[in-house]
Amino acid sequence: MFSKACEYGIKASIFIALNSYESNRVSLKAIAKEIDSPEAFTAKILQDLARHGIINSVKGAYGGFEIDKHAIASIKLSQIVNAIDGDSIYKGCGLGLHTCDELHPCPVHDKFKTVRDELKFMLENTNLEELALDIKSGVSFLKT
Amino acid sequence: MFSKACEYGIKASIFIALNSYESNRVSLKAIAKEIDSPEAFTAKILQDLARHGIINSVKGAYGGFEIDKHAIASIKLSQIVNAIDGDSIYKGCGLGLHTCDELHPCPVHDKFKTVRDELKFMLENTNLEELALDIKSGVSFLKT
DNA sequence: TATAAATAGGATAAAACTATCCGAATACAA
DNA sequence: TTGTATTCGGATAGTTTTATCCTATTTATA
Ligand code: FES
Ligand code: FES
Repeated sequence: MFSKACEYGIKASIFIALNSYESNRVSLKAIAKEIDSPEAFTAKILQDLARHGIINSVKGAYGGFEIDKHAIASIKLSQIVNAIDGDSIYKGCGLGLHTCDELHPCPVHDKFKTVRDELKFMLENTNLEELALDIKSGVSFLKT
Repeated sequence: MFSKACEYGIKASIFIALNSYESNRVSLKAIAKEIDSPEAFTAKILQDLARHGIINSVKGAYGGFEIDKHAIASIKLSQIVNAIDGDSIYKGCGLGLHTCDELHPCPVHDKFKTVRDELKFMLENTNLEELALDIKSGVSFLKT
């Protein structure tokens, strides 16, 4: 469904958010360990998220990644997915037609659109805060 | 969402079904042209579908691909997706955890599962016949 | 200022997916 | 029986995604 890069990006964002509540900046190494991802690859994804303004990166000693505490609740899953995988999952045709067009629909258009719209709604209405809180309370997990 | 191979597989199956109602066997060349796909790659996918018993292939002159007329209505989209892409889209964790487990859920489990289950339901309750009929009546299209 | 701890970013490699090529096998028809 | 149309299947090539490596740059602290 999502690319590996996107999966790592979502998990990393949650972990960073969690720590940002405590004003703890987290290092690449700590992130990769916590979400069980390859370090260098994760670095690229974090750079991407930083360029998109979703997370902040701080270079140098005592540097790392963080998210503005007050922004966490307003960051939607859709922003992360969009930054990494683009918008084809929302807008693209399920059967690969050049565009998804109501006036020139593919055979699964009506049925597929329903699912796709629900996914879109879910991503646009889920924020980092609620996901981070579930990790904190031990209700959900980032690895294994 | 689906792989290119899967998209081609679905479109090819619909086109074969459509022709099988008229007892017309269709060649690889005709299929690739109709669904706008690369011929040799499409051949591999058709072989795969044939091995899974979803379509029948007939070698030699006047050969080609066909589907038993009476089976068309009972072939579900899920069978095609499963044959080509496997079942990870139904069963896999949205964030790539080793398994999707209610007892050890990832942060998006509850929300993702709803969408995934709806996709599953859609694929399991859509058959080749209805899709072929929409093409026949000009309501939907296989390319462009 | 020197050192150490970090991220940034370019180059490269490995793996997966998509696509192509070509000879072998098969089956129909003249 | 021979020729032709067709799928089958192995080998190969191209592209994208995933992953790694190494050097440059930045920043806090001693
Ligand atoms: S045209 Fe295919 S999903 Fe809309
Ligand atoms: S554990 Fe991730 S979707 Fe169920």
